[in-house]
Formats: sequence, structure tokens, C-alpha cells
Amino acid sequence: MKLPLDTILEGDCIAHLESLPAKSVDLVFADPPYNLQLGGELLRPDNSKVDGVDDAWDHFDSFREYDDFTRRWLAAARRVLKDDGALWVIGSYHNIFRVGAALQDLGFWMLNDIVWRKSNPMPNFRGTRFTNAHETLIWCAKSAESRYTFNYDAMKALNDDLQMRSDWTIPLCTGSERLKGAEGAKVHPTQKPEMLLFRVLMATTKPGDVVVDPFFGTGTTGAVAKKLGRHFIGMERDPDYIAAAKERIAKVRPVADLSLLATPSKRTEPRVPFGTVIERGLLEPGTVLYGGEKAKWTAKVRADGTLVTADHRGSIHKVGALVQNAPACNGWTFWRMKKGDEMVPIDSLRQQIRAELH
Amino acid sequence: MKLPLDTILEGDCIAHLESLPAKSVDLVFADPPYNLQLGGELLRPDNSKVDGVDDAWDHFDSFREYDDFTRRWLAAARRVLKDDGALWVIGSYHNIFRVGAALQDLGFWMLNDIVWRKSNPMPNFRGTRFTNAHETLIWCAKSAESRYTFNYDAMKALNDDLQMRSDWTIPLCTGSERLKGAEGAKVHPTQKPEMLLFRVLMATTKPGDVVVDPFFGTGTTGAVAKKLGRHFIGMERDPDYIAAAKERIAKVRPVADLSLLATPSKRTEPRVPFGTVIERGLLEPGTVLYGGEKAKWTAKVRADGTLVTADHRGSIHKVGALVQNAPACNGWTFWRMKKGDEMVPIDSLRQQIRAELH
DNA sequence: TGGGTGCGTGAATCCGTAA
DNA sequence: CTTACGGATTCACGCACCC
Repeated sequence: MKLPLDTILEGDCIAHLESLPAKSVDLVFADPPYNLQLGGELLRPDNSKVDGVDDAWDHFDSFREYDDFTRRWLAAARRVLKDDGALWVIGSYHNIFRVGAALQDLGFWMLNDIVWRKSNPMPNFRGTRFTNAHETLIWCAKSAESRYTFNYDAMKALNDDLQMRSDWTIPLCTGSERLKGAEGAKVHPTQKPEMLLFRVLMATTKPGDVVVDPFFGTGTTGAVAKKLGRHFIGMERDPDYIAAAKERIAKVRPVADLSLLATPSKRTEPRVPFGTVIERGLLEPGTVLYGGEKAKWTAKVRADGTLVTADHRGSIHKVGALVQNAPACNGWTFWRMKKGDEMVPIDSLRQQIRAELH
Repeated sequence: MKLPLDTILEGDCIAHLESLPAKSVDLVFADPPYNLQLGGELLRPDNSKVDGVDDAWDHFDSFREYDDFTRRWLAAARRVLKDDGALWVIGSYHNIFRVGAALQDLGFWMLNDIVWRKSNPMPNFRGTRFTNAHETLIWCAKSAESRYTFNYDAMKALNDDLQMRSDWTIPLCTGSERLKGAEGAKVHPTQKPEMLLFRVLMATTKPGDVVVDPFFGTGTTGAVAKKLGRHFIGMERDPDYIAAAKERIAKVRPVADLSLLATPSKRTEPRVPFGTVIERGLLEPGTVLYGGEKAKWTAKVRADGTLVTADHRGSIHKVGALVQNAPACNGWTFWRMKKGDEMVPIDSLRQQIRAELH
């Protein structure tokens, strides 16, 4: 049987996977429903409404139901993979642990878990948790014996000649890349950035390989596959998504020169919050800092990285400005600490941390 | 029964957990073993860890054994947690997916998965995978109904007044912090950096809280707990680790001034009803308040602490929301009063009353 | 054309307490 | 148990618009 290359199969992915010949494809990339279990509506501080994912396809009645669904599509995906093939799944804390456990139970062999570190995530509007600023991908081979594809040198080249790490900083899919329908509404609630698929396909497929995406959505996998000279087979239930994906992929021109896809890092100096100095134990809470000529002002360091004086509390910059009655202040150079008989600016601690971050 | 505070219990953690009273502790921090080995023994990973696979390996049986172990200690930990308590687990892709699924099955409620992004990870020497540059922590409440502790303001302060994200860049435990034995050998193969525990305990416990660490190792949790004015209960099977931990913790000096440990938050400040402002005579009934840009709306203060406009009557919050046609409104910041030529938010009156309450 | 400002928005398990 | 209500809560970008 010939594979339906570079096409989108409409309908349930499990049936379609079962219709493909066994051991016939090189890679599976899957972005399954996350089972978010959202509550009511959520408002921003400005009272605007957050457009959450409330689509029916993301709703499951129980973990058991989600597990059943997961194991069924994973088993079907494993069957169509070549023995040396591999699979990627993306998810969030709502579902990724269940997916990961299922992978292991089915005999997949984990190679890496990858953190997609979002440079511009949505904040936590109620101040109830840490900002949920990442998603997790799992990369696994069909089995522990698979001789999987990993383009080590391409990854190193993409990363300024340093080994590519397991955490990838990539922006959300926004702006002109984001598919919009009538009245500017997003076509798909969870469209992934092409940069993410670039990296996945560049790292773990060869030109001409066949990539199956069982939850094709609006076709990011297909668009990037075409661009990179890989074949795709998409599976998707929603005809509207399929239509948008077809139109999108038709516009894609394969790139001749793959080196154009390198994304050199910005090489910006890492921001070091003053709190890190405390957390690292370079200053103890309670330490006294001195500011101004002849140590005119003093302040005490708190465990949360703020300073206190008799009258003020806040960041090193804010308190520095307040005691001087100045509009602004660079706390790193204003405040000094005792070091033996000397007074040393606390900026030396930031230098030390930056050195460790390299 | 009195809790064995600030001590280390030698032996298996499951037995010790079962010996503690139910619903008695505030937090569990766990760094469980994750290396699966034939023969049923669960060992910590060390530097000689082999990547290869034993062909006789039976995935399902081994995973099941690990799952059994995991569910037993998690269930025991859940029993000793207060209903509003929480639990942290740290792991890598070898085990964290199984742990995460078990957590959800046992009724824990996930709050965040946190990525410990290592600034100085060990490179992948063979160039076969992405550099494994992170570990994953899961923070979860005992149940979805738990009113868990999250010191939002302290986290924001630690991060230069930006919300703390779910990815934390922290160096490995090296240098003088790393416990060394005879001939400079590492005492423990996977000693965690104190900075990691600092953030965990600062974020999710209050001073005086009781923290249980069932896999205490060389006592990073205990050392940071003591420093931050929290109580710990450690559990550990290896007497050598216990000895090293005791020596280490004995040297730790707690932060003396408790006021340096807690970050004041608006949520914990005493509630001041607007009526108190009237009762105290800080505003006369009949005073006109102004809301919105350029004082778009006006309202009159009534003697009972409500406001009236032409169309509405109610609390400062309710009327503020009604005139704006908004779902909610903070009347303290929305409404302003005339003070000379200036317009001052009525929140200044609340500040005044709160100051007098001290 | 160019810089500055303002607005919209993204896979979100997003309140706590008293009556 | 539910209901009511006080009042606390946002970061990084892309784009439109304006002078």
C-alpha cells in the first residue's frame, strides 16, 4: 500500500493510524488534547475576559477515560512507526505525566524531555500560583533498541556551536503567523509556533522522511515539514481546521538553503534579580547595607530580597531612591556591604552570579 | 502525640510516615530515588550510571514495582498532611511521569510543574541526545479544595517585582556548599542546591510550619528549613547520610529577626469596612466622591457607609462596578475625594485607619 | 517615514470568608 | 451545603494609530 503522503485524512486518528501499514513512518509528532479541566470564566485585572480553551475535544470525564484514549492512540502510532522511528508528544502538567507513563508502559524509550520555555506566557492573573510559563515535550524512540535519528551537528550549529539543551526558549505563536478567521478570531485555540516544529524536525528527521501528525489542527507540522523537505500525513477531525491547514500549506515554499533557519541566540546578559543573591546565600537575611557618601544611609536585607529601613521597604532600587528622595536609583551600585575593612558595592555579587550562569 | 520536630528518623520512610499522626504537617518535600534496577532494589543514580539496557529487562514488571513503591510512600505522605497542606516532588524524565500520574490518581491537585533549569549541566559527551539540562518539580495540594500556602508577594519581590515563573534557573550544588568526605569524594551523589529549597520553602510555607522530607539524604531541606525558621522532620535509611546531615544542620544559623522572613501582603492585612471611615469621622455623610478618568462619575456618601448616585445605591465596590457596567470593582482605588486642589483615592483613608490599628 | 503610545491577547485546572 | 460580596490581581509582544 502506498502512503497518503502530504495529505490530511479527515476523521478520528486511531482509525486512520490503524489503516496505515505497520512500520512505515519515520516520526510521529502529536499535540493531543490536554484535558485542561478549566473552571468558570477568568477575568484579567482590567476585567476583560480570558479566552480559555473550552472546546469539546478537550473535555474528558475522568483520568481513566483520558488514559484509555491516550493508550489507544499511542499504541496505534507505535504500530505504524519503523523500528528505528521516534515519537514526540507535547503537553502541560494537566496531561503530560499520564502520557509519559503510558509511553513507558507501551515500550517507548524516552530520550529527552524538552521544556518549551515561553518567552511571553500569559501571566497568572489572580496571583495564586507561579506563572505557567512552559510546556513539556517528550521525545522517545520506538524502543530501547531503536537507532533513532539525531542531527547533533545541526542542533549545535543552531545554538551558536554549543550543544542544544533540553530547554528551548521560544515565543508563542502570535502576530501574522497566527491564523485568523472572520473578524480576526483565532482559527485554532492552541496553534503551535513554527519555530518549535522547525527544531523538532531539524533535530530528529532527515529530508524525505515521513512524519505523521495525528492531531493535525491547522497544520503547523505540515507547513514546517513541507518547508524542510519532509513528507507529512495529517489526521484531523474538524473540517474547518483542515480547510485552514490546506490553504496554509499550499502557500509554503520549501527552503533551498537550510542554514537560513539558524536562530542565533541573542547573547543578552542574563537578568539577575537581587533576590537571587539571597537565595544563593551570598548575603544573609539581616545583613546591613550602606548607601551614600560615608555610609549615610543603612538598610537591612530581608529574606525575600527587599530592603527595609525605618521608613521604607522595597527593592534595592526603590529604597535607594526613597532614602535619597531621588526619582530613581541603581541599587546595585548605590548599596555597599562590609567586606573586612572595605566597603564593596553589592554589584560585585551580581557579577559573581553572572559568571556562574555561564 | 508530639511531632519529632527538627530531628532525623533513621529507617524506611513509609514506616516512619505511618507512625506520625494524620493531618499534622504542612508540607512534604520529596526527592525520591528514581533509578530502576534489576533485582528490585531501588538505587539512587550515580556518575557511573549506565545508559545501555539489559536485554532481559522487562519494562512492565520493573515499572510496576516502582509504581507500587511510589504509590505507597505518596499515600503515606498524604495521610500526614494537613488538609490544606501541599507536597513537592523532584525528579527527571526517568521517573517523574510515573510519580505525576500517581499523584493525580491519589487525589493530589497539581498547582504547577516547575522546571529547574540548570545553569551548568553536565554535557552530553556522546552527542546522542539533547543536553539534559533540567529537572522537574511538581507542586501539588493535598486536594483540589485545599487552601494551600503561596507567598505570592515574596516570590514577586524575589524576582525584581515580576511574577515568578515556572522555570527557575539555578546552578548545580558545587563548590563549598557540596558536602565532601574523605579524599574529597562527594558524600551524596545528588545533593540538591540550597537555593532550590530556599525558593520552595519561601514560596509555600510560613515561618513555624512543619516540613517533612522522606528522602532526607544529607539534609538540604533541613538546613534551609532551619535557616528560614521552619521545622523539619527528616527520614533517611543511610546512617552515613544522617551523620553528615546532622553535622551540617548544626552549623546553620537561623535568621534571627522573624520580621525579615515574611513579606506583608495585601490579602493578609486586616479588612477595613468603608463604614468605619464614616464612623471615625474621616468622611462626612454627604461628601461627594469622584470615579473614573476625569471624574466621569460622582456619588454621595451616606451615613451607613454606602454610596448613592442617581441610579444606584450600595457599597463602594458595587456602585463602582455598576456605574462602569463592569463585573467587579475595587471601590477603594476607584473612588477619589477632593483634598485641596488634588484628587486623592479614598484608599488613603483606609491606610490611615490601618496605621492606627498598630 | 519615524518614533511614541495605547490596546489586545496568549493551552488557565486563577478567591476567601462570612452568613 | 450554597450564596453573597468585599476587593485583589498582569507580562511580553505585535500591531494600529497618531503626530
